[in-house]
Amino acid sequence: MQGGARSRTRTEGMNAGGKVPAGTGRTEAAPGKKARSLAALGYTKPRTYEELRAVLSSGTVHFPKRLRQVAIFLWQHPGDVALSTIVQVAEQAGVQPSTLVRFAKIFGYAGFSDLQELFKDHVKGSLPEGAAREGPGNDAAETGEHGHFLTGMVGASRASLARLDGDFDFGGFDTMVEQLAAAELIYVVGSKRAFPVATYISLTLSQQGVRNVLVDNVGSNAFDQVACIGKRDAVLAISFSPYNSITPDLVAVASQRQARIVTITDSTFSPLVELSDTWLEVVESDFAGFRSLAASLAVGMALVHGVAVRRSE
Amino acid sequence: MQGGARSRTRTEGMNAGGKVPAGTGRTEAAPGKKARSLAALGYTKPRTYEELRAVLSSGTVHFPKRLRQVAIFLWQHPGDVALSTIVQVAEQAGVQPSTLVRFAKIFGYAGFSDLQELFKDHVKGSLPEGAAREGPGNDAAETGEHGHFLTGMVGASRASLARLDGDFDFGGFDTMVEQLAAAELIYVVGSKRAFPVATYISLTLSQQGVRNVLVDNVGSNAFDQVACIGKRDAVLAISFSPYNSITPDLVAVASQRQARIVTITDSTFSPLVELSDTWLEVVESDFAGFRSLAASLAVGMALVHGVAVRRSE
DNA sequence: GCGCATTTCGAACATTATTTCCAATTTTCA
DNA sequence: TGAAAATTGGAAATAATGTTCGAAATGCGC
Repeated sequence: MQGGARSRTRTEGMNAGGKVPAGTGRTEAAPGKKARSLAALGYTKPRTYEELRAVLSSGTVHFPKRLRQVAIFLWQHPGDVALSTIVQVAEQAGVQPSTLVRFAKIFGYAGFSDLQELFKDHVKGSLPEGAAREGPGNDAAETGEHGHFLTGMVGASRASLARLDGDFDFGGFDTMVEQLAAAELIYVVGSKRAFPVATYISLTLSQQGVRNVLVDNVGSNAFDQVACIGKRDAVLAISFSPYNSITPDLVAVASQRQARIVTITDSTFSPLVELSDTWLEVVESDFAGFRSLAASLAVGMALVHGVAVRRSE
Repeated sequence: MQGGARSRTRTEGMNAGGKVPAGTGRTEAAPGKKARSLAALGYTKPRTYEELRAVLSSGTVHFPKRLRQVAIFLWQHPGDVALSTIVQVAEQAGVQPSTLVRFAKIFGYAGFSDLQELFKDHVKGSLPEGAAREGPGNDAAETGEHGHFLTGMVGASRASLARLDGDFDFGGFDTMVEQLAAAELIYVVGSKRAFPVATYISLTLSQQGVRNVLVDNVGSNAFDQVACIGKRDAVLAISFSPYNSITPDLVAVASQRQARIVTITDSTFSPLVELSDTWLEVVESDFAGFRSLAASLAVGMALVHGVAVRRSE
C-alpha cells in the first residue's frame, strides 16, 4: 500500500552507524560485527509479518531471558505493537525500550520503528478498508511503470468490491428496490465521476423495459427536467465526494416536489443523505488519485436487476 | 443518529451500516472559550469511536470545506488514522496537519493525538489479537435474493479484473499510450455499454489537463464532429459486441481522414480492429446478462494515467 | 570464588511528530 | 462592491518518541 512514500521517510538517514562523529575512523560498513545478528546465523531480515512469525515460531533461535520475553510479547500482541509507542510496548512486555531496539537490530532492522512498520502493515491489511493507494512521489515513467499502474488500478477495483462483501446494507437495498419499482418514472441523476454510473444504470434500465430519464444536463435543462417530476416518481441519485456538483441542487428540487429520493453515495456527509428516503453507502478505493467505479456499478446493476424482477412480479 | 432530524415522514429505513448507538453522556464544562467548540453548541467530546461516528453522521454539524474533507476521511479510513502519523494522514486526506489539529480541537480534544487514541482503541478492539488468521470466507447467508445477484455481479467484476492479470498486451498498451500522447487532440468515442467508459475516460483526461472531445452524439452531430478530425489527432474508440452501434461508422470516417485510431474492444471480430492502428482486447464477464465494466474502466484509467505521464515529460 | 563474556539498564542525545501562531486567502454579509 | 469574519496554509516552536552508549548486573566456565 503506501509503502513507497511511508517507508522512505522512516528509513532514510536512520542508519545507526552514520551518527558516529567523523574522526573515529570506525568501519561502520560491516553489518553485524559486534552485535550478534541473525544474518550471521544464515537468516535474512523478514520482510513481512508472516515471515517474522515463521522465524519466531521456528524455535531455532534461542534468546536470553529479556529478548525471549520480547519475542513472546510480539507473538501474542501484534496489535498492541502496531498501535503503541516503544515505551508502551516495553512497559507491557516488562522490558526496557532499548531492549526492543536491540531485538529489532538482531533481526537486521534499523530500529524498533522499522520493525513496527511490519506490524502496522499487517494490521492495516487485516482491516476491512485495506485499500490500494500510492503516494504522489513516484511518477517517474518507465516502460513497465504503466503496467504497474494497471495493476494498482485493478487492486483498487478489487478493494472496492471486497468492501461490498463486508458490511453492505441489504435491508436498505431491498427498500430501495421497492421504492424504485413502485415509481411511475425513474429519474437517474449523477454528475462528474458519478455520471458513468448514471449512464450505465439508465441504459440497463431501458434494456430491461423500465422507463427512465437520464438527467444529463445537456442543454442545461436539467433543472427544468426535474421541475416536472411528480409525486409518484422517483429519483435515483449517485454522488461522490467532493460533493460540489449540481446533483444535490437537482435532488433538492425533486425533494420539494415530493418525489421519492434514493441515493448511492460514499459517506454520511453527502448532502444527499438528508434529502433521501433511502441511501446506500458505497466507498470506492483509488489508486494514485484515480478512483474505481467497480463497486458502484455492481450495486447499480443489482438495483436495476432488482427493479426489473420486482416489476415483472 | 439521524434521530435529531426533523420529523419528516421520510426518515425511516435510512442509514447504511445500521451501526452506532449514540450515547453521549453528560455535559462537560467547556474548556476553550476562544475556538468555536462543539461544547459551546451543547455537545460534549465523544469518548469512544462509536460516539464520534455518531456525531459525525448526525449531520447536525456543518463544516467548511477542508474540515469536511477531514471528517470524510476519518469516516472512510479509520484504520489509516489509527496507524499513521498526523503528517501521513494529512497527506492522504489532502489537507494540512494543522487542519487535523483544528478539527480535533473543535470536538474538544487536546489535539490530534488525543483524537487518534479513539481510533487506536477502536482498531485494537476490533482485532482478533494473538492470531493472524486470515479468513476471507465471509459467506453470511443473510443476503437474500437480491444480495445473491449483487454477489454474482461482484463475481463477474472480479472475473473481468482477473483476466487482466493473465494475458494482457502490455506492448500494445504502451504503443497506445505513445500514440495518444502524441496526438494533438483526442476524440473519445463509445456508445451504449461503452459510453460509461468513454465518459469516465473523457472526464479523467480533462482532469489531467489533456484536451479531448467526447463524441456523445448529442444533437446527432457526432458525424460532423468527426468530420473535422485532423491527421495529427487521435481517436480512442471503445466498443463491445454486439457491434451494432454507430461507433464503427464514426471510426471509419476518422480513419479516412487519416487520424490515428486506437481501440479497446472485446474480440478480434470487432469491426474496429481492422481500422485501428493499435487495439487492446478486454473481455468483460457478465452475470445474468448484466455485463461488468470493471476491466475496461481499469484499462481506461491506466491509459489516461499513461498519457498524462507521457505528456508531462 | 574469580574472571570473562554477555546481557541489561537507564540517562543523554538525536530525530521525528505535534502543536501553535500568524499571514494570506476566501467567504459572508451589509 | 467593500469591509469584517471565518477559514486555511505554512513554518517556527514545542513536545514526544526513538536510539545510542557506557556502566552495572548477571550468568558461565574454570
